[in-house]
Amino acid sequence: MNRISDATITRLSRYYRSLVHLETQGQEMVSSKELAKRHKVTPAQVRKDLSCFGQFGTRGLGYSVCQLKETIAHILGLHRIWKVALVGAGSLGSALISYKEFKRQGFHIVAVFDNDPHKVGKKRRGLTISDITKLPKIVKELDINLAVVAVPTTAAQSVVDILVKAGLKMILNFAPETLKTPPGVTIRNVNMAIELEALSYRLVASEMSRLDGKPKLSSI
Amino acid sequence: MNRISDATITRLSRYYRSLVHLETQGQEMVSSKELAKRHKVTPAQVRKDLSCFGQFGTRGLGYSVCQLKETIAHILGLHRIWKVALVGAGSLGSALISYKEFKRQGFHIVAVFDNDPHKVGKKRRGLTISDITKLPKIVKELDINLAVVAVPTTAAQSVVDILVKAGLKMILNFAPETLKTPPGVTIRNVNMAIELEALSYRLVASEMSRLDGKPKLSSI
DNA sequence: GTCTGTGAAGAGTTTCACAGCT
DNA sequence: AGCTGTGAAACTCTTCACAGAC
Repeated sequence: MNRISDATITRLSRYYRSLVHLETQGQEMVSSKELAKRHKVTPAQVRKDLSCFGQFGTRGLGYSVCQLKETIAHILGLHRIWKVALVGAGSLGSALISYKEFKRQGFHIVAVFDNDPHKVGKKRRGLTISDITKLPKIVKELDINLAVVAVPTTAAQSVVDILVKAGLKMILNFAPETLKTPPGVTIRNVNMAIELEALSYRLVASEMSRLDGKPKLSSI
Repeated sequence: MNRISDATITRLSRYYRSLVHLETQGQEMVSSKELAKRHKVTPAQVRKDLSCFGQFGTRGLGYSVCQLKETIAHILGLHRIWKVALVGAGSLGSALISYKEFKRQGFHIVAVFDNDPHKVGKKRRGLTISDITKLPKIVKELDINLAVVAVPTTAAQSVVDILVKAGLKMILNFAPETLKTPPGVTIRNVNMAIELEALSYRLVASEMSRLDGKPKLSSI
């Protein structure tokens, strides 16, 4: 088995959402063509993605919506409950606690940390905010699997160091910074500012090409 | 000029942050090697990324921190003020309003929309929430450049349709769904649930390989 | 010696195209 | 006929390696 690419995993997550939707619509079979259309990819891409994990379809008919949904859920570990530690109880952190999609997919925030003495001890949606120094102990006690970092950029690296020391291997980072992690620790970044900057670049590029046929290098 | 890849643009955003940091540290020159190390890429990658836009370095010396920072800001359109419409005044939307990184990079949220009559008319950080039906008018009046969609999945497609009709060409979507847009409209997705699912997959995979040397296909 | 800029090679990902099953 | 599964081809992105500048 080759290593599966991140792109494939991301697409599986997306297919999964379509399958859930199709199942509620009562549709029993779905073709790679139909799934592809919903996700702006080619039918061959859908089939390749799935073929990384086995053969789930029936030639001439397509895939069983229900079976494929369950299979993907299994692959992605969505049947399991993952315990999540949230670090940072600011406005973003608080929003994440209320984000229902997390719980729906089996990601349960079971502990919240901050280093602000004004916040420690307060509650957010039934969870008491703990001091960040208590993190290693609580991670062990509650058997936490992954961490979400929602702190200001300046604090992000030191938080990640604490998480790594506490033995966590999977981190979702919301700070717009590339963070250092030792091998064996996987970090994924959600980066709102960087996404906006990509849009900004396209806006500038589209304005330039509107102004004068060819984009001008010299004008940069 | 070839089309620049999204990956390159994303890395430029990251380099930019490092350059800002280095400038505050008083560092005058930086090599591709040093930038690369900070971002877990190869020095060749850094040089290739920059060479898409011109020649900014000095052989033997590296790049001027200040100049390169300004150049990237220019490429990404960060010198400009972009006017942003936010749709969805729930907990995520409210968090985005307070997210300082946006404003720092020149993305100013100038209007907030929702369809909930309980929210319309209320204020969030000095901005009055408008009814979504007023969006086309306000987008014209304020000359808004891009939109951020922070509404529940079920509402996302209809919101995007409204935005497209109002003439917006650039959309940042937080709903975990692939949305349909006509050609000429660029949509980027920030997808927290999907990122967590990628981590979940790696967790499952790492557990499996720990249990029994080779990953077993049949166990899926 | 140090470091950039870049063509060429290499690696990885996507698409094509068709055999094979229903 | 319709659709999957997959090797091969095409394409894209990354790394190598070295000429050329300081």
